Amino acid sequence: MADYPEFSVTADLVVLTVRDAALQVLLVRRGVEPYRGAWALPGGFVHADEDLDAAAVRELHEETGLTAPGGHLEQLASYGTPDRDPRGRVVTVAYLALLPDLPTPVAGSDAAGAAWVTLPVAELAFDHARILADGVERARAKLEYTPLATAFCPPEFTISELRAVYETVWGARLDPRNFHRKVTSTPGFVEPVGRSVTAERGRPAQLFRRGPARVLHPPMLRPGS
Amino acid sequence: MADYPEFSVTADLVVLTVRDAALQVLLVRRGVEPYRGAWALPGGFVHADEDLDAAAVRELHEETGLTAPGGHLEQLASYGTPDRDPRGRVVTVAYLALLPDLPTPVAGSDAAGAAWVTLPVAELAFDHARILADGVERARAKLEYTPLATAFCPPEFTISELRAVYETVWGARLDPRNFHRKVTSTPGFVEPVGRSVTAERGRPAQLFRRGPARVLHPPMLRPGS
DNA sequence: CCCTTTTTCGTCACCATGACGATAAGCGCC
DNA sequence: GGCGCTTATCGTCATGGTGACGAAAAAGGG
Repeated sequence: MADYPEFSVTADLVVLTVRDAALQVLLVRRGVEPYRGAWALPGGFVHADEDLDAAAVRELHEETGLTAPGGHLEQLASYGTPDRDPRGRVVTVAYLALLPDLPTPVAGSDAAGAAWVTLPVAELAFDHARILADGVERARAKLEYTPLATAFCPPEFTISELRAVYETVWGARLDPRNFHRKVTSTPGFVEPVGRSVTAERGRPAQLFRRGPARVLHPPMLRPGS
Repeated sequence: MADYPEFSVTADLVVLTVRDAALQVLLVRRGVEPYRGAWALPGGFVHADEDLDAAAVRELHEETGLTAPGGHLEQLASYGTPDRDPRGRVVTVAYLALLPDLPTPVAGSDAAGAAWVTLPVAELAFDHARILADGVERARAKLEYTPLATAFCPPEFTISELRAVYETVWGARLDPRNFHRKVTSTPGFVEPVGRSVTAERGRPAQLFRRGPARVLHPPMLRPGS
């Protein structure tokens, strides 16, 4: 019947963050063939005695220097078209990471030149454009029915910061008053910290931290649907 | 740095159907070690020059003898814990298939004894219990915001049959009147065929076919949430 | 013809939501 | 200090989706 071919398995990462009112993705410049010099998703081969999730966490740490405290990491999908890598048969298990806008530079990184790139991205190596598109769509969808937008925020944040995340990821404007009511009335979404901070302008805003909810009831639906 | 170990890659299937008012999964009895004689998900190794999706379609055809017309097939997740298969390093790309209750027997199948088993299932080989649980949860969630319940139905069906699918997969009773209003008022969910059929008892019911919608607006939410 | 069953249509109260007004509370400036 | 600007936060109101339930329609069986 079938032959049992040998595969290489990589764990690649779609690392998203919100910086400067823009959705950005962490990319690396490839230093070796194929696609030398092109942008690519960070990632690498899964080690011999390593779990897939562990490989993703390791790659994330190697590329960003962080263990993503407060961030989010989940499996996205797997890609294994026979000719997707000219070096041979490679199956990539893609992961989606959502991180807050960290003041930490990408320096100390393993890759030769990692950088945050604002979406949309022009061209990527391999089938990474497709993987990136799938990751972005997953993130957009998950903001609707999970509190995952808080993964883009620091441990303590204001409702306005949270709204800016939604507006950036969805590319749509949300009414500040209705958004405030919705977030504070959804059980377990956010919890008040008790303190307030004053931004550059306007009335001081109350600080919140992430709540215990894992899903939003009812969901936060995208406008125009 | 890293070594580049060799992996075997399999495509395993969580094939679900609704039969006899029960949610059932297609399982095979393993004829070889390891886990000889135990129930397992159908599946097999991905061929040398074969896409992952193509391998899933091929395995589905080999096990059920069908190309799943009107059914649904999507990638579920990948599993690659180092010790999940005692024969070596195996990564499984799991797929979820939703099929109507076909009068076709599983005969002519590749596996030694494939059968429909009513959930919940006692014990499975490898980590297939985990994969099955993930597949069932995915199916339950997708019924909420997609018209995928029609994948469990024949090409033409009544609202009651569709409701029976929801009730079986969710394990909850739904009000027939509200369900009827919801389904027929959601744009693109179902389309009237124009004919009616009379069941064993009661007033004849109108026949419907699947509509063009790919998502449900608004979603059909599970009770008790 | 009456009873049972299932389908299908209506009614009503309630809740979440979108659109928007109004107030509160900071800052900079004259 | 007073004024204007900006942002945060609270309220109001109409609308639409939903759960609970009544009621009529349309079959079959005694």
